[in-house]
Amino acid sequence: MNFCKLLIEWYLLNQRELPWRVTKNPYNIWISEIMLQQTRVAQGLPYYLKFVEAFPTVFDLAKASEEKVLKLWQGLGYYSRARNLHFTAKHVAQELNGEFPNTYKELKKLKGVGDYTASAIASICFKEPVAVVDGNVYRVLSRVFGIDTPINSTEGIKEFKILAEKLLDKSQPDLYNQAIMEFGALHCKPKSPYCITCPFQLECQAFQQGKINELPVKLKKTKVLTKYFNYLVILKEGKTVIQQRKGNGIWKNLYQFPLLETPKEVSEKEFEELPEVRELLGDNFKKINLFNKKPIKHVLSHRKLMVKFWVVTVNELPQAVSTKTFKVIAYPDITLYPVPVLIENFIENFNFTK
DNA sequence: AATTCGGGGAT
DNA sequence: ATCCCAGAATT
Repeated sequence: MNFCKLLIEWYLLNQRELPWRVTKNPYNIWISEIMLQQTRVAQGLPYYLKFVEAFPTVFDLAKASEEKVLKLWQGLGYYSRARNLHFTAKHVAQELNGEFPNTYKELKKLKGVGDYTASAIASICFKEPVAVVDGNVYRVLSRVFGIDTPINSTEGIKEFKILAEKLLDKSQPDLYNQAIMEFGALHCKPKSPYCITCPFQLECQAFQQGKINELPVKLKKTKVLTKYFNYLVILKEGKTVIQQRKGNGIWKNLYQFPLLETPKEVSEKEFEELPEVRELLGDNFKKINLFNKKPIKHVLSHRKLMVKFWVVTVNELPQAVSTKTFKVIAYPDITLYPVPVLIENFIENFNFTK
């Protein structure tokens, strides 16, 4: 069968109209590819539009502050993508005279650009015959060719890459790569794929063997760890304190209220007695008000956070404790800082007055 | 080779 | 609840 001919035929009839499909500018393609890593088109689309409006060229992105970049990225998740995006923009602007590399090999050297993204940019922008292998490609190929090698195993990654390279239409890799991904996203979906109208129905191994729901095979992921977060919302005359998350871990370089992590959930009585709370507030307050009686459950891919917000009015705002330093800000100015969705949700629910 | 990075939509 | 999304970097 002529796999890529059918695929491209399908694509030309069924593709979505998307803003990054009307350009071959590597800057735009790069932005879109980074944003769409592990992210649905519907979720990434508004961010792409905001970004290219705020930063029309790589030079605009390069001269922005990381805080502004993270603020525009807020809510999209996997924030290392935004930090790497900013780093690479500065590199391209300053070291490469604003011009993106035009080969897979050189593109892959850019921070945040891996095998998939380098292949996508090289093929779409420069028609280099390199095959993309994303979640869609794994699904389509595993089903059509009946491959049950786990897609996240070392052998699977190698096997699917080789097959993808073999199938690639080397005269129009840009069309082919986008076609197979779009086909996976719209037609050969994870659940309830449209096998009835599928152009590959006759030769699809999964369909012929009734294994549509068994493919692709993926090794089990690690279980989620539960953590208990206590945020102190410290107020004085319309001001509060926030801190920037440092080191490696979730939400690096984003802002939050002073955080106390505890081994388990703490009650209102226990909280005031915690040494860390005493260190932070001293005898500087009358009463700590628990904002949410039930902990807010905030679920990440590999972590479950049980979160309580504690609101307290003080006589003096703490500037620092031991290793942590705080930033004193007017409370309404908190909207200027990049924060995790968890904090953003609190800000929207917390009716700040006086 | 396994783990760590977010958030949301579909089922 | 569970799975997965135009994956990459780190351990």
